[in-house]
Amino acid sequence: MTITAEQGHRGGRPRSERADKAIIEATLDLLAAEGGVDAVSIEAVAARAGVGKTTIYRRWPGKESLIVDALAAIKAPPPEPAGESVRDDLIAQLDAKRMDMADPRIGCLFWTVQSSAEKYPELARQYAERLVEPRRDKIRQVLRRGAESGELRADLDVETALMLLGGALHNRNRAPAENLPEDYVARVVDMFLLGAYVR
Amino acid sequence: MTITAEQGHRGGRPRSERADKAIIEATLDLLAAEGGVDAVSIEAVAARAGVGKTTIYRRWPGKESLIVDALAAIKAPPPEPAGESVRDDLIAQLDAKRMDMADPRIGCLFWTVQSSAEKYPELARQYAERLVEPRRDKIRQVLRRGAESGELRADLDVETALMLLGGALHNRNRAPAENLPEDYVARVVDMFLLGAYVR
Amino acid sequence: MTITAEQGHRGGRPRSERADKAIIEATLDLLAAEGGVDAVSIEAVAARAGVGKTTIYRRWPGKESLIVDALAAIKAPPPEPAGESVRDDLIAQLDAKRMDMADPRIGCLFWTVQSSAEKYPELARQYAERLVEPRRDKIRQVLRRGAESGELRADLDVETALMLLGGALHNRNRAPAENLPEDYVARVVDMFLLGAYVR
Amino acid sequence: MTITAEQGHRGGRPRSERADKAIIEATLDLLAAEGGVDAVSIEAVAARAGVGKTTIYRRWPGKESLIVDALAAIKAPPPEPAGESVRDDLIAQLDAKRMDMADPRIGCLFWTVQSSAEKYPELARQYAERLVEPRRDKIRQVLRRGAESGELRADLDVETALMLLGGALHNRNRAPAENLPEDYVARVVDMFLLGAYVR
DNA sequence: CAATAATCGAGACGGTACGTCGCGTCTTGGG
DNA sequence: CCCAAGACGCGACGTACCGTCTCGATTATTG
Repeated sequence: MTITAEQGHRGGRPRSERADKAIIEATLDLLAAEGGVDAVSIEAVAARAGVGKTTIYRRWPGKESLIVDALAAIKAPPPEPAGESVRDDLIAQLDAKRMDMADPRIGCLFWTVQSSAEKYPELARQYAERLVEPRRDKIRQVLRRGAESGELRADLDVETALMLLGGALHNRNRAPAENLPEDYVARVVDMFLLGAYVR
Repeated sequence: MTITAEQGHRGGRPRSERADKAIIEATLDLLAAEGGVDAVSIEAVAARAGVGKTTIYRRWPGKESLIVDALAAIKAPPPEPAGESVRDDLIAQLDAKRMDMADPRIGCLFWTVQSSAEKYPELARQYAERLVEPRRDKIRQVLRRGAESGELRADLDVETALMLLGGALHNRNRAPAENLPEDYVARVVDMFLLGAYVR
Repeated sequence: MTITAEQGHRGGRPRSERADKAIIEATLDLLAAEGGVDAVSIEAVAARAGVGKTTIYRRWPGKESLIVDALAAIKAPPPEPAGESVRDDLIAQLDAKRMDMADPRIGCLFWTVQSSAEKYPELARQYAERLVEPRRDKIRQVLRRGAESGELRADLDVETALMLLGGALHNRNRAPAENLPEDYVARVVDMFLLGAYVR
Repeated sequence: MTITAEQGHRGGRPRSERADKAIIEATLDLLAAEGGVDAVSIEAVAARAGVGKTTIYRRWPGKESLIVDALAAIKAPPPEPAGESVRDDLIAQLDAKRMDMADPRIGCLFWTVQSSAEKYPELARQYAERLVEPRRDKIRQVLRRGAESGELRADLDVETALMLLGGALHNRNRAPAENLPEDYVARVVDMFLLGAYVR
């Protein structure tokens, strides 16, 4: 996402870590403040971080990738599955996701990234790789373990299951502020496990 | 979304239909062209439509609502459910949606609207109400009919089912260009119907 | 020099005279203030005039031409030759020039324009045409009248004479602040009239 | 103008002569290339010379003095007066100057220096002292010898004469590219020698 | 011969100003 | 009352250089 050179530099003054941190900090501050993503302008970030605009552009190609990096810096790691019950583990994973999406600083980011995917495919790719996929992997783990232990059907199509479960949290049809009820995740997981057909 | 007065006007020159059409046309052209949503600026639309900016602002409050109206003008209406098999009807509905999402002019719009929902909640509301909800209603119909006819369990939670089914098409984790396979919808519907637990 | 359209405008809002004046005023203020030509940045002018940068760029292509226009607005018109004595008239004309060159707001302009002539030839042309040539014309008048009246030699090469007289005031070899003595102009004119050869 | 230490250094690595030359070369190249004085930025010089910016700033305080030094490196020394005829000697001296002014690399420099005199008085002083005054001294020599030999009037005001003669070559009123005709210098000298009054 | 000390190239730093774009509003003359 | 044209103040964009400041790597001269 970032352009920051991580290979050892050959010559010249090395990049300032202080600047790195100040920029990320300033970005998060602006993101949190009234105004949201729109309040994050490179000029504002530079001013608040006490940094030249150049210093930002040297590291990131634009505000989108800057924001994603800033988010990556604060997003909590996904919970570790306990491994006792597939149902409990799925609920735990999805609930963590539900809470992320409810945080205006984090939730809105997902949509932003998706909407600009056409313009900045690399950004979307990095976002998926660094923030989305690790969480999806946890769910894959749970599903595979369930299929192996006999709790779930053995021929379960894990990827399709992932789409059903994950999508249920994206499928907004109201303003983001309208949060999902607490028992929503449990209902989703149960319907997924039992199916719609009569048994 | 549009502000267009539909009540009979009392005095003065009536609004030009030519302008109306030219503006929508220009918007769709820009939307289709390389650059996507970002290429749609009011100035560009006005120039391409051969219209004053005022003429646009007289009808729409900003570019977001203009875009939504433009989309509404081309999005095909959802198919009518045949009513024979729940499975077939669901597949038909979801496939229509899958094809919409694959159209770059339409698919990207969904993400754009969501991402700007924080800034323009009214836009997101209108988008949901005019474009999303009618399609969701068709699926609700199918599910209710299934529950009544005994094909689905009688106590089916329709809204939760809607989230599972609809979300599976939003749950992108790659670039939008990467289209979903043709049998994807069928697999989703089957998993939804049968559930993950062993039967 | 300016780009201001002076032909009747066909459509659209006409250019604001208030803005015109405010911009010129601000330019002159900055020019007069500590810092001189260097303190005149488009941004500073816009800020002080309470005007958008765009409004300036709509009228002038850059700061050089803006400055020249500002100067033209304050430079006093050259004195009218009395017509009694060639010597007196020449002294009057050159003294006006000497006093212009001594004014830091005006004098430095001449050098600025010349130095940027390579980059902005049109600017230099306009400066010469609008500010320099009218004053040179007055001197031409005096010289021609002198040649006709028999006070000067009949075959006088007016253009060469102009170069000798005018140049004597440009031929700086110290800082501009070091002003020329009051009787300098008289000495120049006398040497020009009498020549260097023994008579 | 340069800051180059010429006293024997006590310790440490000596300054690289290669760098010295490369910098001057690069400066002249940029000066000669399309764009003129404006194209000479320290960054561009450093890049073209394959040198760090520090290496330039260690030797010169800014781009103005660098340019003057670069010019000094190529400006031909003034011709030695033959001493036979005042008229011929003056023509020789002024013609050398005329040819200098016609060279775009050298001529434009004069104007640049004058125009930035307000901001960098030291630059103007050095330019005058090192490049202008030696040439003016040659003309002083010629004039004094003429006054002593009786060819010119004994009470000739040498400094005023210098202004008349020298200024005639500066008194541009068109673009610098418009060169002066070849016989121009002769006409100036003759008018200076004979005067404008009828004899 | 090692220590010292100044220089080298490279390039990042905080800044200022640039000239452009698009926003949403305002203001013309003319249907 | 609408239309097109286009100017208005504004805010952000991304770029170019400024002059300063580190870096690690070379050189010469000195103790």
